[in-house]
Amino acid sequence: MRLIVARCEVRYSGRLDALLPEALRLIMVKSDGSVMVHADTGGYKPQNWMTPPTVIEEAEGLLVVRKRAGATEDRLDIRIAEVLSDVEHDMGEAAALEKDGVEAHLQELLAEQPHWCGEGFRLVRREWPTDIGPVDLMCRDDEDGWIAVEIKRVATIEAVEQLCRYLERLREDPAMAEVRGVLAAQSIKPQARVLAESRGLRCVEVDLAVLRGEREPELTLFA
Amino acid sequence: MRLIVARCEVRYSGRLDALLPEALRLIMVKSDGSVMVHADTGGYKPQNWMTPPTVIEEAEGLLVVRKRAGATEDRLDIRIAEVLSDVEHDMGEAAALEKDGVEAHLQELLAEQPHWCGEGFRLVRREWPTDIGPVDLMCRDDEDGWIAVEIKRVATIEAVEQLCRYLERLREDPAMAEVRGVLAAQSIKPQARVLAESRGLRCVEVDLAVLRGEREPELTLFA
DNA sequence: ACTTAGATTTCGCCG
DNA sequence: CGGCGAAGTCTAAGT
Repeated sequence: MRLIVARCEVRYSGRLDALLPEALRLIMVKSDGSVMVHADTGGYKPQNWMTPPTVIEEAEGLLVVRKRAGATEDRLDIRIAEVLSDVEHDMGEAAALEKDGVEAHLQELLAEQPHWCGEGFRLVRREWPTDIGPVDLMCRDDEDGWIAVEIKRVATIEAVEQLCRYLERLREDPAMAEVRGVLAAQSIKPQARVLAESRGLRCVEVDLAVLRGEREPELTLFA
Repeated sequence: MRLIVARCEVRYSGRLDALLPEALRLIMVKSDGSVMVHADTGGYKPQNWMTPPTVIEEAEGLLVVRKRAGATEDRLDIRIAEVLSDVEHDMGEAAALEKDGVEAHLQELLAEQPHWCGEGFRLVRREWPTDIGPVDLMCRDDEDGWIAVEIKRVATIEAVEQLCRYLERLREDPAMAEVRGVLAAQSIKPQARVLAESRGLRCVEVDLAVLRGEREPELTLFA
């Protein structure tokens, strides 16, 4: 990884055109071809960047980063006026991140314990295929009725639309004409809840700690 | 901005839990409190990070970054095993980015020249408020019929859903019972076009250069 | 190569 | 501060 601290002007052209006037910034060049230009403020995002694959050319006081992006070309022109520091570090392979708590994990837990989506539910299969994409969980209740479950970490209005598209498609099959929909999420936005209920979907907020058996369910859930 | 190149182990807990095993990485600490942990590969994204506002504590071989996030606390624990480099750079204010070509700009241009959305259209107002969000442009045609215009840089199936939600809501008002919908975008995905037309929406692809008067419209548009 | 859906999305606006 | 929509979103997975 190469770290350049320099006074520079940056010009991006591609999906839009942008110009960074000359100022002190950090230019980070990763060995995978990523280039990022960071200011000392502005949080998480680089002021300008290019993702791999890239072609990097270096000339006198000039760094040009290019990318083939279909018909047009994405291009980053970094004009370096003054270099304060320019160092290279060999970092080798950094072990990958282990995550826990993302949607996939939530789906696993709910697949094992579908009763949290509705009393008496049993799992038929995960990732039930439809021609517009897979339904997260397909279940049946104790009267053999079908239920499609859409799982989100945070459910927005878009999740409701998605589930409705699945239901519309599933109901074209006479055997599933009565399939119901359940939206299960760690958190459900108010607007999403309103829209979901106006469309006859059930909403369930689930707690990861409870699913893992680390915490007792709150009694208020059943009030 | 402080740049630390170090062998370190990073643990994040908050919205999820994640562990980065010990390896060589760059730790970037911005003066606004942002902290990012980058590997030499993995492109644009840090392997781990925290956005401001943060509280940073430093002890012997340990960097703890905290954030109040509602009820719970987000926390980044960086255990530093070996420091290869640790430098601080004062960068002052890096002038802000100037952008051109985003949706807001497209909306401006179409607001000035609504006829590109449909012949005889005149603008009534931008950001027409509804209780599920603002309609980008509200226009009337030469017979005083209402038209809601949704503007996107790239129109997907979601843009169609969004416009349909607005229309559904607007039509609850008898005065707008006949409001039509137009989807205007620099580029419209094939699936979005099919869905839009099946729902009676008009699709218009607009060219930024033409809107700016930098280029003549292609005659094929009127073929 | 293109499309779809998720993300610790981040970021900005507006209530 | 919370909700919602845009982003040069980025990224991974599937087709």
